[in-house]
Amino acid sequence: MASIKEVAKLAGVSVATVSRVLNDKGYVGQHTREMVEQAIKELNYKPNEVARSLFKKQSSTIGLIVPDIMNPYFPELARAVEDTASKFGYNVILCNSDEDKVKEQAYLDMLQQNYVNGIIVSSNTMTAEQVIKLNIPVVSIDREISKGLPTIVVENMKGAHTATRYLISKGCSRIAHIRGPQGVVNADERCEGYREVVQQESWFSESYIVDGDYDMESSIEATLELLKTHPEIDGIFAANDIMAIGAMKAANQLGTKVPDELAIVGFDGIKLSSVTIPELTTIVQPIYEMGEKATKMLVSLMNQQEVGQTYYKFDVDLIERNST
Amino acid sequence: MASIKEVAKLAGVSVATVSRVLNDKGYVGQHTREMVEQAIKELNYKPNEVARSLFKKQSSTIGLIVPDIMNPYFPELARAVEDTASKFGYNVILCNSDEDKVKEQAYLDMLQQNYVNGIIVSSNTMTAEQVIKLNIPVVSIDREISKGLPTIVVENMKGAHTATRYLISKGCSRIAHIRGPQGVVNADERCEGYREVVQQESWFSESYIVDGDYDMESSIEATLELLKTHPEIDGIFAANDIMAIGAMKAANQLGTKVPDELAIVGFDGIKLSSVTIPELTTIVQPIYEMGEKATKMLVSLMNQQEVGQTYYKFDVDLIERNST
DNA sequence: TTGAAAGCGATACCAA
DNA sequence: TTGGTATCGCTTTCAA
Repeated sequence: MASIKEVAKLAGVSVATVSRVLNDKGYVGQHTREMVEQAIKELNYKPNEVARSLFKKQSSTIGLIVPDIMNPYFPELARAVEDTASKFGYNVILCNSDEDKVKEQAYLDMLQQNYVNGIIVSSNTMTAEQVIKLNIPVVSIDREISKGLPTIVVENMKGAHTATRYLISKGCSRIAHIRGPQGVVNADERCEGYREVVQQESWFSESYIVDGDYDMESSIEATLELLKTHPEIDGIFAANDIMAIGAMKAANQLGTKVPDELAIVGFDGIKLSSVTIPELTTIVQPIYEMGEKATKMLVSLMNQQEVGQTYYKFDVDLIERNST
Repeated sequence: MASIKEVAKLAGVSVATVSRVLNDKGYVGQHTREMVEQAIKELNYKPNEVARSLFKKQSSTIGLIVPDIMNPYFPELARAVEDTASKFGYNVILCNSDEDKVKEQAYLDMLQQNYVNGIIVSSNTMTAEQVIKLNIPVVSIDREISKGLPTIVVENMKGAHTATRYLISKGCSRIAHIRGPQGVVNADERCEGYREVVQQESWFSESYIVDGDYDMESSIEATLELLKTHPEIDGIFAANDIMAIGAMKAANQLGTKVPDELAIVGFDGIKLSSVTIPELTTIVQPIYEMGEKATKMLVSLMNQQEVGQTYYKFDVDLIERNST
């Protein structure tokens, strides 16, 4: 790879001048500029980003920390982030944290050492202190780290209300909830939303809420158990789509017909939800849009531009399909 | 962030000495070492990776170029690559090429300018020339760029044989194939494998092979059309899982029972395939393992170590589930 | 066993 | 309008 020096030599000018035409900054004579551009073309010169980064203390790279890219929620998010970052001239370093505090901190250190300009993170375990110490713009997505930090989330409560009320409107009279992990904010909120709707129903009991782990296995088990102890259940609101699919599988195992005998609603609106048979009714999050917004916000933050709002709560929509 | 200079000053030594203890290279007195380590701890010093990269002309980063991380095949691959890279101390920059030659070249340039140590790429459009010009180790995965370049692929033909023969063994007597895009090597191979098995069957006709685009939409349409013109079909081998699921949906639309009236086999073994109802019988690729192998191979290549084999053709397995 | 200094490849200030 | 040069933070030779 040719360096700026070689370009300068070939063009018969100083490196300072080459740098000026490169960055279109400062005065450069018309003729000189042409000479330089010619040399650049001739050598197929591309500026060395590492050297640039060292000087600028910025690497035109952002970090994306997700629990696990294999979790179907995140590929769409990652795609949105990468698309948007790319549009603004940034690269993205992908990090899978497994929600592990040690790994997370290691990734943060690594990103900092690599002069990333900013970080987008989805994590339950990260603390405000960790983030602030970095001294790098960070946008939190899907899960809120701390009030005051830039955050993109969705209307979890409202979505849960919608889902639950919808099941009622569909004629369900015994509605259970498979919740996400205790302590995970969005799981707690979705559960709370469900609870608010069914609380004063005469039939409601705490045993209508069962624990899942946001994955299919846990949900299948939970549903099997649930339907055994409460055969009267005719509606399930699962806290995410994977668990809703798990519930469908469990129902299928038991020979319970979906949606005729049991209606199921999920949450997230991942691509997967439209792939099942029957297709899943779900509360969709605008995942791509959220990733896009997070990245745009991060870019503004990185450029020290005025960023009006730093907290966005995106609306969610009920998509009615065949599981209800 | 503290720099090596500050550490040197605090420890009362030169930066050269600090560098020596950092890299555990060259002579350092026991006492001196302790002083330096103390200073490092005190300042919570972390070496600046960008400066290191500039000097070394290596950035301990690898690039991963995939068509689209939202395509369900790639999250697992990406996870494998990131896990393995991380284990060896490398970061991964994620690139979505959309199989677009212009984007691909732009990413290659970017990666080169960022001094990545190596690249893992899945692409149909990339040429050997592009790769060689980079002068950076590149491993191609899932799709072969050119003989001679490090490559990880699977037994596409064999998998197609297995799938087709299996359908026959299940009693299917009219087996169709929904193929992937023309010109894409693995699609061509899978189609060829199918053809070899059914070619001399008296019932076989070219119209049993229909074009799909490796996505669900195209497959639904293709299957609808197929089943209309050939209602006698009782088995379908789809060239990937997404299309197999599309076929299931089409069958469902037409009221055709899977697997009773129509058996369906997919290819790839993505996580999705075990989520459908009925679960999909498919030819599984060891995706994670392939990503791991690709990364390990790349690491060896980057370290200029002896790499015996640079071409791996992974075996595939039939997983029998409920769609057949 | 240690330190001084020359790079790595850019940018940007200050002079000319 | 241009060039010389210090600088970013590190590694590595060469001398001491």
